[in-house]
Amino acid sequence: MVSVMNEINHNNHQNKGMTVSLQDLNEPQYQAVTTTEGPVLVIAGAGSGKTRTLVYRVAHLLAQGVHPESILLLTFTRKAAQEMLWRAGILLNDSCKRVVGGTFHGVANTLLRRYGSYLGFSSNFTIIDRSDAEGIVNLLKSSLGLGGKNKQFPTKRVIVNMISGAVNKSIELESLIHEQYGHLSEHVDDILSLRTSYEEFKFNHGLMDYDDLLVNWKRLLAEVPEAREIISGNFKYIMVDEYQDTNLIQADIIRLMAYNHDNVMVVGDDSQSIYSFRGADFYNIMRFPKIFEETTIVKLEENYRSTQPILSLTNDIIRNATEKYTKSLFTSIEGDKKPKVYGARDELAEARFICKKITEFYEGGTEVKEIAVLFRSGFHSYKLEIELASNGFDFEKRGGLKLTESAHMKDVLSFLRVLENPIDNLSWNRILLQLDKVGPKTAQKITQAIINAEDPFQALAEYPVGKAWEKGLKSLAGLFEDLRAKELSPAMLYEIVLDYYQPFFEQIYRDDYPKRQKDLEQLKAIISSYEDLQTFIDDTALDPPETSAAVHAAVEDKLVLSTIHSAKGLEWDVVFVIGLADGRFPHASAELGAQREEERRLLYVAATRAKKRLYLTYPRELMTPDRQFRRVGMSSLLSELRPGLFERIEDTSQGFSFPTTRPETISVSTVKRRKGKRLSLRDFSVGCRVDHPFFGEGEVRKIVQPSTLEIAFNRHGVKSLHVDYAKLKLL
DNA sequence: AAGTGCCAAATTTTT
DNA sequence: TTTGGCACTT
Repeated sequence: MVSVMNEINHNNHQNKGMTVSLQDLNEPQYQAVTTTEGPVLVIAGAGSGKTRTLVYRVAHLLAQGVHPESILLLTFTRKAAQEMLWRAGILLNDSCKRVVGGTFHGVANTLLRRYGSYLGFSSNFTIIDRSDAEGIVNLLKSSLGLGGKNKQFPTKRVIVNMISGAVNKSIELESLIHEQYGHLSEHVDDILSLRTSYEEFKFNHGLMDYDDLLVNWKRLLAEVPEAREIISGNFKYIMVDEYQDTNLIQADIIRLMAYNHDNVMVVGDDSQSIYSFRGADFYNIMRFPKIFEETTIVKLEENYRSTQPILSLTNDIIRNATEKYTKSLFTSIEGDKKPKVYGARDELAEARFICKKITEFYEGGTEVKEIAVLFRSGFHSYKLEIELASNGFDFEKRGGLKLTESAHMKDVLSFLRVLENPIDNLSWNRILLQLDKVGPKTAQKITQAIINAEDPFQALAEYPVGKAWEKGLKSLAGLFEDLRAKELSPAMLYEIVLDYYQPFFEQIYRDDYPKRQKDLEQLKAIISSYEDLQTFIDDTALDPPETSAAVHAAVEDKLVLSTIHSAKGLEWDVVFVIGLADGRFPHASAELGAQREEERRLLYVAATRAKKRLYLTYPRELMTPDRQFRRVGMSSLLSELRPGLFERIEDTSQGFSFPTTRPETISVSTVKRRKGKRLSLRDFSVGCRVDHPFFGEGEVRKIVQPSTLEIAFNRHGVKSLHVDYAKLKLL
């Protein structure tokens, strides 16, 4: 079973101790939770100790003599599972260590490896992530003659979103397209056939995506009575944290897992449902009492986290929700500091404000790890990151790219993946493309030969070589001979792979391979703790290790920068929510209806992370992707709030002369460009004539700081061009 | 067929 | 900052 137990002891330092004793079980609000028989639904607000009720329930069950291995704790993220069981460990000493816990996907993986043969598939599947899925779709797009010049056709990312969305919401892809992607209706047939090819591709190559894990888990329970008996018989008590984040399939799975005992306890808060893009549906909470008759509903309304002024504001955020089923939270925590709202002139001013405040808090005695900066999207913090770094602040960024999503990591993992699953087309392709003189065409041909052969590795060794790449293919075949020669530990295998890969690595990433080398070494450390290669591969797919910088940071007292999604379930003394500007938050394509409601809940989640102090900030001017500046207003989510609930801070960073000379961040690429006879903005003036290699002659109409020119071309109209990129000549 | 260099466009959130 | 497409060279 997914064993998070082993990791718990190593992670102690990360947790702030929750000191509880068994006597706490007698607190009235937990009585119902711990002593009720049958299904229990706990609806509770932010900071009310939801997870704690789960731990208490486990404690109670164990005290009653329930066998720990018959308790299954399902949580959303692996981190949450670790934290929960660690807490249980404090309460229960060692007996909890045999409680089974993990994520839905992790448990699905284990069960499918063990019982997948009931459904008629091999247990040798490889789990693919989003970018793999996008890769497959891209491949199929061109082979089906879609996309390309047809700019109207949706991108691979949109297609993967659609396919996955249809699965998660349990509706037909076709109706989903009409409902949510109306403008793509004319492509319905193409998209459907693309989906069919995608399913075939995965099936033929032993690949399974995240959705498949859940779908097949459900099928196993629903369609194979024998498997259902065994599996649900094993787990007599099922508990789910963050229930508002489950989708319909997961709700069905829970129903089936408990089909003969109904011992289910779920905990959730409908106001914190922020994963609907992945099919999560907070109606699951409302439906729960209907699915499980005789459900006991427990509401927890006391907040143990935040001060009253913060709570008043967060209550007001959710007050405006069009649909809510909630409770009004109260607290007895003292505090009189109202949340602050700050409108900065631009992103730089916003970043400087944050730096200044952090310094103040630090000097006032707040630990840096008790401060967090939260934002809607990963890239919203770029400016702040630069500013923090130049002021000498250390920080840890959460969310964004995972270690195993980087190209060099995928490269090395591919070798290990084909060892376990020799028909993994994607990985073979990746490996072969590294060879000199082998491109997409050749790689695809060789891959086909390999995966259709009886003995794939022999087929590789015997493949009729072309002169140009004979040497490369032979040495590759030699590598696999070494890898398969005898039983080797994952760590040994990895050593051999690295040895082979190193020269390719230095060639492919010659610009920055020293930086990437650290990642390869980090993986070495991780892999050496595994005895079994398959487990290692599964774990890296389901729970990618963090980048070396983040691992390093976790040990130290560091400021946290995080997307709101990754901050869920955590809390800090001081929280800054940045980028609360129109078009950013709510996200530009989510300004209406249900999507906007989700953005509101997202802000609610962000604001409720704060224990003592809360700052909400926004820039009045943003740089758009094409390097233009655009004035923006305060987020509509903020302007809806009752003014008395927060204080405004005036922008004091104003007041210097025009024209502004901004401190410029000089990247390697700009330095390179400067070396040439590249012109800079001050070489131009309004009205001067220029020549562009493609657009021809034109006249400068406007100069937009820091580096954009608006030029009216004789034949191509008005264009905005970046002075560093456009090859302009002065006439 | 494969590799290289250049330009312009895009950039949600995650198991 | 990264990526995809295109035109050009090997």
